[in-house]
Amino acid sequence: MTEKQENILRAALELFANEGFNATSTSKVAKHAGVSEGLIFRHFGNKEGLLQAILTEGENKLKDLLVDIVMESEPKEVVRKTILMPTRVDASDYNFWKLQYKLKWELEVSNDKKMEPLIMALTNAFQKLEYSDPVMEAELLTIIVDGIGASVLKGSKLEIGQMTSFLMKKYKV
Amino acid sequence: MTEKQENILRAALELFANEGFNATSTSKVAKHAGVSEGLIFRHFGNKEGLLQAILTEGENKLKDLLVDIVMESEPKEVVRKTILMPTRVDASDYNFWKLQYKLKWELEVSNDKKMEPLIMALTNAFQKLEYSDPVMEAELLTIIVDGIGASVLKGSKLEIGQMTSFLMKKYKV
DNA sequence: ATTGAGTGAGTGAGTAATTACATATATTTA
DNA sequence: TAAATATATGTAATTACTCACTCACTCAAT
Repeated sequence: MTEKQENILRAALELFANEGFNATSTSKVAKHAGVSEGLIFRHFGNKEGLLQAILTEGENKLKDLLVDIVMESEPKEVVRKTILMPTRVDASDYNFWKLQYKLKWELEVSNDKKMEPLIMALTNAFQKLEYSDPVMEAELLTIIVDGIGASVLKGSKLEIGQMTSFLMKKYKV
Repeated sequence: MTEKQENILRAALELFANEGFNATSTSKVAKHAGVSEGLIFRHFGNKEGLLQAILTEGENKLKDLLVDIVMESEPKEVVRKTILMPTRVDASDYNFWKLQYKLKWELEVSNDKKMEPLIMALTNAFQKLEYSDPVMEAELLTIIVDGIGASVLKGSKLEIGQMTSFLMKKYKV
């Protein structure tokens, strides 16, 4: 991966995440990356291929967050770590996560399947903690965490630290 | 409002909601509405004006949902009605709501301000119900309801009826 | 006669993508 | 080692096409 390729990916990520995929032209990406437009197509085939390269590169970021939770055996810790997920997102990865949320609505590309292990782990944890409806509890908590993540990325006034500690108290973890 | 104007608005709403604002061309809207492209600009000035016309027309739909909750004096009813909000969305309004969610990410147009009366009402209700942190409780419930709404519109496998009755049991309302 | 709704070909500015061409870096050959 | 060849990396100009928007025009109802 040459330096120019990295420049292209970095520029594309920033523009796609902040202006949107459709609203960002390849010429804009090229200018932003300090590179000729043709180079984008040489390396990534087409605009869609450029997006895919960004997505697969960032896929591990999601996996890294999830594996730590799914591998946890202590049920209370599973819940606690899930609640804390939004706080563990590195600021340098903001653009990647923003892009994920944007694409869910712009191209109807979701990663529900990648979240399934988390839901399974949560269901299991709530069962061990003897909640009466573990399946719904797991579903609910993922909705909450997803919503908090969205708030953070949209720069909402919601104080994330306050909300997470409030949740940990509520779930007694 | 002539029939052709209504046709334009209806076509634009459907296309903007399902394909996205940027991804929908004005010529596509015109074709879909059975109207010349020029007519769109005569009536709505520009593409942005067309979007605004749709948004202001639909603004009352949100107001109608909220006023019923905010005017409620019984605290348990406030919580109950909030939880039931996603189920009360008429199927004929799906496109409008989908557009709302899409625009939040595509154009960073949010209606946080319009939700504030709901948050106030919820805070007040949780206070009367003697929850220890009514502000956070209100914030949390709006996040949950927002997330459930999003799931419904995205056609997720989440069973909305199950989730709402689960929540009503959880909140004892 | 005037007005306002409605038309559709036309406009320049972009759009994604391709092209022909240039340079740098290996790899092979003499 | 040095020259010759091949391959990867890059560019600028150009392609065919789409975009939001305009404009001169028609037509029906006052």
